[in-house]
Amino acid sequence: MRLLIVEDEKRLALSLAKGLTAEGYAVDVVHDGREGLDRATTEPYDLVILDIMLPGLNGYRVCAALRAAGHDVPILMLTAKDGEYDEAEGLDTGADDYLTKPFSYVVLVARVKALLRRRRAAGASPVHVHGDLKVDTAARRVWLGEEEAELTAKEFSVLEHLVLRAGEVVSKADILEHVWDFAYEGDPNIVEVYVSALRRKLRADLIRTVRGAGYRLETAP
Amino acid sequence: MRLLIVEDEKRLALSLAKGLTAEGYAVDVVHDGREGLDRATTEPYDLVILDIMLPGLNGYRVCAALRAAGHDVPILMLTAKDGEYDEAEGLDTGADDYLTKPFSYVVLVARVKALLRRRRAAGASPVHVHGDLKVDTAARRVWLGEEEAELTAKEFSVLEHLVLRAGEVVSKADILEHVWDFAYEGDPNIVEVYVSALRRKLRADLIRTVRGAGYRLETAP
DNA sequence: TGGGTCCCATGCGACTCCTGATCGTCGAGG
DNA sequence: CCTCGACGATCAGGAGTCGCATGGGACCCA
Repeated sequence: MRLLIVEDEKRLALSLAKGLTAEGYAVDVVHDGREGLDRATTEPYDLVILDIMLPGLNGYRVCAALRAAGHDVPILMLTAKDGEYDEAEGLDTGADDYLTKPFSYVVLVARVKALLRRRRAAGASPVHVHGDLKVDTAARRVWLGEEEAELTAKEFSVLEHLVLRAGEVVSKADILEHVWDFAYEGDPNIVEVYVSALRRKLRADLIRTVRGAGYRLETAP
Repeated sequence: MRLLIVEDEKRLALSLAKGLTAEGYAVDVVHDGREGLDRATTEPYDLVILDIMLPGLNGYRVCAALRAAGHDVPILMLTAKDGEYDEAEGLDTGADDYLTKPFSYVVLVARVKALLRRRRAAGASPVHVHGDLKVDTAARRVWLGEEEAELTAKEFSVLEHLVLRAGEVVSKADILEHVWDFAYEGDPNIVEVYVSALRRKLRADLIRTVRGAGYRLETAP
């Protein structure tokens, strides 16, 4: 599951990102409305957390623009203080839920989970397909063609992270940050070890090495 | 199935909790409106029983706030005496049903079941079939092939949660969260114990362990 | 008081994960 | 075109974690 946080308060944004990453989500953060809109329209997010008070373009506008462009990604609005949020306007522009600051972290996580759950109940499938590779993130199962591959938890997490960014180059540092603990201080070699295992269990040419930069999951066959 | 009771009369709240627990629900109780709202927004309840006369925040307000935040959990209102309840207002704020005190316990249980059933009717049937496993969540009965299995309340609740998300990996934390009540702070080993019991009473390969992630109820092959 | 459910504790067994070392490969610059 | 250095791939083994089974105690209801 991939989340986008659009929030200009950097401390808050960072702490949310940290926590949600620990929950197992792939999290991107941007700090202004314009960039938020760009990212949300170009990348496949499962949920957007959107502050209302933003430089560039405010949250309502971002939300409305997204809906106008036909994106139905769930949107969770954040409001700076009680009363600022105009509920009618929020619902009009197409937000799915909102939270009033200050809120506790557990509340946020609960809302995020609830929205994703609601989405899933509506029939959205968490299955990613690239060529003959099929990854079901909810079932934690992987197929290569007809055959199912048996992956360990870590192997699956690494693959999931690559799949969520299929076609992009993902650095080892990025993989370490998302799959391992934030404060992990180990050898980046560990990533190589897992990529190696994935190539062995799946197919060698599925994950391309980009020397000096990282890895890229091949999309087109 | 997890229920929240928001009721300041402690004797009543306690007796309802006791009865509903015996029915196999995981029940949490809070005594004022503010905390009720907090809980209902942060924990994944399947139904909320909400008194109108409450300290802190009255029932209408709690209900309206829940709906405004996008939560569609079924809500059963309790009114202190005939005439106090303004049906129009109750329905406006988004309650699904109401009961006028005094009411009998069996009536309450019937309404609770009806609401949960209605919820299901909107989507899935109360009977789930996966291979030769048949689970009737309304009657709380389980068959394996022709033979009915005798499960305890907790065993059934665990199975029910797995069945509702058949094919997906469900973490132990998630099972704990949904099957046990808020006050429970036990270790995840208890989930292992119940899964073990289910495998023994049903069939070992029905619930698959996904090491490091959780359990998955196997769907059709 | 007795049967049953529920929860906890312990020990064992199996698997996963990481470390460190060695080997292989790429590419820049001479 | 060759050499060298840096980066990446692979392998094996031990430590640690995770999951399972089992037995016993607390509690509840008949």
